[in-house]
Amino acid sequence: MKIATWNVNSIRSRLEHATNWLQANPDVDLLCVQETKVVDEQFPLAAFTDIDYVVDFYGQKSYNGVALIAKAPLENVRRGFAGVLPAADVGDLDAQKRVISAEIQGIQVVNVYVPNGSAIGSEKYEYKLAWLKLLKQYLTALLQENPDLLICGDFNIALEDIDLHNPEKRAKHIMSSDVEREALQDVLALGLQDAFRKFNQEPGQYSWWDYRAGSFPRDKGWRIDHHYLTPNLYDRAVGCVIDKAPRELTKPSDHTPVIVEL
Amino acid sequence: MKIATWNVNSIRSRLEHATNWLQANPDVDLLCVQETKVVDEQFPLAAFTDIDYVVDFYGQKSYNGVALIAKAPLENVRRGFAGVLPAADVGDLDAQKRVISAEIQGIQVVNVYVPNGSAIGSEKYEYKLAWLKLLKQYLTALLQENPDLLICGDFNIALEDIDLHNPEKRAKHIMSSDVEREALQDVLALGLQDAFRKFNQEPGQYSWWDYRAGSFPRDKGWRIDHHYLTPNLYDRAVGCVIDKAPRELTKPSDHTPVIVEL
DNA sequence: GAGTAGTTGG
DNA sequence: CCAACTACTC
Repeated sequence: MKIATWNVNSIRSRLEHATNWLQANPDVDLLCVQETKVVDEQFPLAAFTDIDYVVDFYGQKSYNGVALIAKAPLENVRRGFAGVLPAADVGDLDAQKRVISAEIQGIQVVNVYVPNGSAIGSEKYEYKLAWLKLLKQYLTALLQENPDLLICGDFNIALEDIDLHNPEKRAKHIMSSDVEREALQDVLALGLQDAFRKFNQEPGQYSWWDYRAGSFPRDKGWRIDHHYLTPNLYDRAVGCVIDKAPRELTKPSDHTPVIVEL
Repeated sequence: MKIATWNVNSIRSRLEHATNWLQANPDVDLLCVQETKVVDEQFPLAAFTDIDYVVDFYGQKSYNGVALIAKAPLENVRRGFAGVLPAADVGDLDAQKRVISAEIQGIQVVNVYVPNGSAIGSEKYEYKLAWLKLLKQYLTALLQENPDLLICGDFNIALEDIDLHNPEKRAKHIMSSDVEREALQDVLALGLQDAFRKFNQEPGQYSWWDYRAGSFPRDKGWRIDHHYLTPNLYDRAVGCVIDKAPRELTKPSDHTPVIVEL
């Protein structure tokens, strides 16, 4: 089974790219997308049902938004933290639509769009840290139901220095500060391992390149889109690759897909 | 010699359409464009020089803007009314960039983007009428230098009932009210005749279709883009046609080119 | 640099 | 409907 993650930076702007990619990759069973930037009523559903995919979405106007695009119906689809966690714990952290989960072939899949955090120490940075804390609580609850869990998405965090092109500046940069890394490590301490690094220990492996300053042609990227797996699944994993091709197209997303095979 | 007029509704948005059209119509010596919507420093000049055209432009940010795109350098290029008319007469009517003129093969060519006028009786409607009054003064001055004059462009006026699809509503509609028609007739009284009607007396000949309400597929158009000629040139004219093809393209201008042959 | 939204203008 | 602008976010 193949599961992919792709921050599309607007599902409407990237509709052709997304459907073309699915058709070029017919062995992908589930594509988890982030930053759909559209309310559910306006999600471009027909483009996917026309090519025989089913879609579950959880979106909002302009910002954020996640969706699951699959070859067959998914089970137990849950939108946001509510429904899994008590409302008192969730607070207003569901106001931004950043998490959707479902089960596929007995595996619990969680698709996340972790907050960017803007700048270290900012109000958005604190939001990012609070969101990750709640994510850990959410995963803890799901793991009690199903020990085989895969969480993928845009984490907006490069965990290791080999995951970014300019590690010398990493301590003061959003997405690579110690506090963010520790917050993510705290989530992963539930027993989650990075699928990509099971197969590839090389630096220079990126999933996101800023639109600005010719980052892509200069390959000044970051690996911030991940698949993390519980032990059983990590053992089962047979491959994990970054597909740079969609980032080469005209009017691309700034992210490119990452695909894990189980 | 062939001279064309085309309101491109943003030269930057229509750059491909414009260069493709020039290459598909290599016998057009001069293309007069309107609504370039760009300041001169940002005019996409290279796209035209690369295919061996010379360009003179007179533009502003967001609105209006006119340009002359020619196979060979033009003579005596004049931007705006100033330089031809006394500043006291021009007032602030050059603040909007709507007129550029030049000489080609001994012919005085004037390229205009007449104000739309918004709604009958509005402030913009009064501006349109004042602008047309000044245009007459401008043409009077140019005619003293050269009796062979061609004025073309987007006039935002349909002079006769056969020039619009819904003449029954024409009296209360901007672009076809009596006052506007009289204002334009007063300009034409200098001795200018409509090149298109020398060759074609049929109704249903349009150069503009509103983007809204499916006007183009329903052919609910207006003929508001014209070539007016002084007597010598009118006698010399051998044809005048509307080329609907560019309006069929994806992301078209709402106007399509009109070409006169002399 | 590239999305979305809202506004103005046609 | 389409294009420009401003303001916002990433």
